[in-house]
Amino acid sequence: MDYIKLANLLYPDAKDASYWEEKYKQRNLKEGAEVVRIAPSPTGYLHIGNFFGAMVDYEIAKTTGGVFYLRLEDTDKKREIDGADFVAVNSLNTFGIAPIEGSTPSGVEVGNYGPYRQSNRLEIYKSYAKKLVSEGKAFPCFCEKAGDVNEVYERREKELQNQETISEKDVCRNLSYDEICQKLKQGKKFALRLKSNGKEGDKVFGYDLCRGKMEFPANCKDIVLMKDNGIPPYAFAHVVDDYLMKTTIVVRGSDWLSTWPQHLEIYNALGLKPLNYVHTPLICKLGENGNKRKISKRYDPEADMRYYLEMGIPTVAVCEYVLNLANSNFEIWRAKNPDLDFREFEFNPKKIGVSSPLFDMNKLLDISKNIISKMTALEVYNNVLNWAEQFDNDFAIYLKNNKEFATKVFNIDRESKKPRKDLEMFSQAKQVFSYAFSNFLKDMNLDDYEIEKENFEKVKEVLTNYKQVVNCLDDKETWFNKIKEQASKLGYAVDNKEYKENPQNFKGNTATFCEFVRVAITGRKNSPDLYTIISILGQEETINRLEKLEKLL
RNA sequence: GGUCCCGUGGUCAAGUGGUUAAGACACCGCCCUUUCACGGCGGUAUCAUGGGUUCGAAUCCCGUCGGGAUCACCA
Repeated sequence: MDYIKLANLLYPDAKDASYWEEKYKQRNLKEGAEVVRIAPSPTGYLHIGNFFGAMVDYEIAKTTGGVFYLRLEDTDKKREIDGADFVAVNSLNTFGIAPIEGSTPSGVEVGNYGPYRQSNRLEIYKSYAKKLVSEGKAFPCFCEKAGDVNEVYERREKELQNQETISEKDVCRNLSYDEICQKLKQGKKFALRLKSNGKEGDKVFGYDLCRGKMEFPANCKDIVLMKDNGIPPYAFAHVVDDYLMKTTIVVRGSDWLSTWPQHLEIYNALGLKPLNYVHTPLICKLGENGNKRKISKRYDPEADMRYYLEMGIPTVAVCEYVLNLANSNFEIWRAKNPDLDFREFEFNPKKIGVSSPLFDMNKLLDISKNIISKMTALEVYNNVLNWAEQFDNDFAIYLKNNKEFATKVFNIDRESKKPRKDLEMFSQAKQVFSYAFSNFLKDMNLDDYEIEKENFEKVKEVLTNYKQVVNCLDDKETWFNKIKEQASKLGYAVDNKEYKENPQNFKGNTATFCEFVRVAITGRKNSPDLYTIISILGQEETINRLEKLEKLL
């Protein structure tokens, strides 16, 4: 068989591969600088697993002084979602770890190694496909392709039941030149397949930065390099792209581990040295059967990065959580450096774990509430407003019209060394500060107050007395003295030790007295400093709230 | 079923032949406290399992079990 003749038949107008080699020069980077990429598909959202990879990319590029670029892998026309091209890059942008090269939100591409969208690189793939054909390493296949995904699953199920091996050489690999000509003349479309050299028992090695040298059985399948629509699947496209874009480390999820031998054979066929890879652990959740499983968009809202925005979790918190998953010594560093930006952490790709972690919302929210507790009241205001503008318009309008008041509320117990940590996410603001942001006097019914029935009488007595002396203009000491005075008068212990020794002698202690007042003012037993709340509410509102509950009882 | 990966407390994990097996989150208890918090202190581990190597194993070797990923002209 004259392979060059075949190559010209199949790809008459393809440029020679050397054209591209010439065009894309080596990057001018200092020694040790790594070139990494994120390669999302336009599926309409950014998956947390991809985000994890992007974080690793970002950190590697940062710590080595390298390049982090984005390449859009839009070769699957069936899965593509309209307008989704920039979802991933936009997400990375809002989370603060955007790539510096490749596709950008504006649609303009930055960098000298483009196009950065695979559908615009078909000419390039064609060159390398032609090269492989001309060397007898690839052949056209005219077989009918499988149908949709479900059909593939069904077929696979059957094969597994019958314990068939799936690694047969393709029937078209021995077609003669004339046979190929004939089929082309009939107008038949062809897919290009790799003529696999793999034999049963062959071994192949890959180098993973975290896992070290790994051994696999060599690929034996004549995998597809070009689909019959002229577009390459991932396996071929990424090898060509990463080579021409001068990538040095491929970061991807460990769900790619088992197809690695295929990729290694493609490198080999192309005469290229395989790149270093990092296979990141898969973020998991507990399924209904109690087993771990890969987190997925279909069942888990947390898989979609937009979820965290909707919840109003600070983007930095999400970054820190994911970073901690990638390098678990991050939180030790964080404890030592509470005020540094997470980007100053020294990341080590070798420390990326190999076992798949369970997603832990508790942990994320802990990080989140600590971050929020360190913000100024104005920062909290701006963040809550920003959240509300997207997800709660009424609340946004309210916040805009009451900026001064809202900021004061957010400032309660904030400017101390030990600020409260009530807010885990901005979406909780309305509920956490309900005593300030709801129409309290109108909305509250007796059932809404946190009081036990047996205390009704005592509460009423406290309110009746306290409303006569409360003055929201008092300084804190005077205010508290009045509390103690009233408490003492009504039979509440002012001295806590005394109360503990003989609780039966008192109706309660100052704390109990305060609790009753607090419930009237806020509806809850749990709220920040009462004095501050009363000062913010003002005299009239304070009295009204005391009287309202008094009347209800 | 084949292949590959993984197995330290509820979760994330440090730990690579000798440790009282770190730390964080969650949970529980106590202390501080005008409530709520914040903070402080404390609590819970036969390191999946069986065998082997060794004076000594979470750590090395083998088996078993368990879990995961993957097996498309999807990425």
